[in-house]
Amino acid sequence: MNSDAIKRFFVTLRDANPQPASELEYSSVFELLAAVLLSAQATDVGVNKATRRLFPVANTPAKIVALGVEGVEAYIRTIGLFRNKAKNLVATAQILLDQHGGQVPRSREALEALPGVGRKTANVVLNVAWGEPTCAVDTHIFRVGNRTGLAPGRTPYEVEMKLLARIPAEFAKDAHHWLILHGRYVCQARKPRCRACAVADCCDFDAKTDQA
DNA sequence: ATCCCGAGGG
DNA sequence: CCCTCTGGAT
Repeated sequence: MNSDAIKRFFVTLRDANPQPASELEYSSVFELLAAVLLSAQATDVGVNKATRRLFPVANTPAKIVALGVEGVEAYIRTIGLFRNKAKNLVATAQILLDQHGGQVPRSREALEALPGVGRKTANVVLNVAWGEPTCAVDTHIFRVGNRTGLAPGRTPYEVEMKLLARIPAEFAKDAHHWLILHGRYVCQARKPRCRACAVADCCDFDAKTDQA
């Protein structure tokens, strides 16, 4: 994809997604961190179901620690990887209390030091909570970056570096959400809906398998 | 490279 | 049945 196509790609995605936002439900930075931690290899719909049960009972580090691993598991059992996630969420909450005054830290280093929080989760918190121009490469963005030719790479980190270099500066804060929504609803993994795609004209993918 | 791991869709 | 879902730790 050349630079003209890249520009057109993002302008079109912007127009198609006037209200870019996460579809995870949260009402505080800690809830955001918890929801993103729970979202690994799980759908937003599934995570929201679990957090609607969990957050009314425990939505602060102190309450999560008090609930304990077994207690948290009881609320999130319907999500994949629930044992690891319950253990990580409780351990993360304990570290917030012990080392960060019960607050969610703002640096990448401190975020990635939390159990269950890697580069992708840290990027989401940095972007959504504090408006930093990060690009969290999840399964959707990895696929869209490669399939379209916008940011091909073997690893999420490679895709992220290319995106940071190619996303026009004025779109840096919102591009992450546009790409997620595009991947979720249009550039789908199994059956990409190329016929309904607004950016098909500047995409490298050969739409032989489109069945939309 | 492998494990974790349930719900939903095709 | 199979694949996919806002990954991270070992």
